[in-house]
Amino acid sequence: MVAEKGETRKGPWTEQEDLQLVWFVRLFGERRWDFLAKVSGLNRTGKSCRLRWVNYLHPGLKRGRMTPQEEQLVLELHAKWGNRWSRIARKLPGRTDNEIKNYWRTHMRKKAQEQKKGSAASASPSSPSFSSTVTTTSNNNEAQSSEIEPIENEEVVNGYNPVDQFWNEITASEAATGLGFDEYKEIGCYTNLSCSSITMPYSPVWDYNPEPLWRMDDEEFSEMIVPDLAHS
DNA sequence: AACACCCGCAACCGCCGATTC
DNA sequence: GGAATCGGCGGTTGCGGGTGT
Repeated sequence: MVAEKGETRKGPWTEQEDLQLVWFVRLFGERRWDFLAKVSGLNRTGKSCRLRWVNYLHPGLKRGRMTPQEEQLVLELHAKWGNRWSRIARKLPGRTDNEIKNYWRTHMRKKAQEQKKGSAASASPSSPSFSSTVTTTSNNNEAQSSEIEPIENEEVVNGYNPVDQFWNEITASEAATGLGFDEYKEIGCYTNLSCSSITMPYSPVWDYNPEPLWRMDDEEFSEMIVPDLAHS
């Protein structure tokens, strides 16, 4: 799945792309996604980069099942705010709007199926809609607790994530050695990661630029970091 | 063992509001 | 003030893995 020259890549992100994105976000911060997408050399749109970062790569994201507390909170907040996923997500640290949205869809599907069974069994004349079901059950702990399955230990549930490890290693290294990310890169401390195959685009900026990067003019920087791009 | 179906999740799309020029 | 651009949000889709038949 290699994008042709000049064509924007779509579809699943590769590990290399992830690490490259993490790298550049670390450099420039979580903003100016279009610019970041260009200078990173990723053939992705700014939107795509942002989405990937927000939903998957952002440090501090929780993975694995929602806890019963979180499920409860989602129910309550959805009853209150409706499909304002990003708003709801802000109340659940480490969870993304996408995650909550997906969770809700699954939840509602289950709910609908149960409802179907229930109404079929009781031959109820009026089957309540999704929203009414949610609203009426949102304050019904009994109804909810019956649905909440016991959660497993997150450590066990969560799979290995190279990006998490990437972050952990950077953080640990910075703490232990006092070396920054740049030095880390220089000495190749992360080569034990599967990103050993990664060839980060060389940037002279890392070597000598004393000014904060965000002060640089976009074009000026593009010129320095990806000369080809700057002239395209 | 092979196939069909279902579920969960990542990613894309389109729209809209905010910001910049 | 209006146009262009960017970023954020919600809806939707499609893929991969798991499970049932």
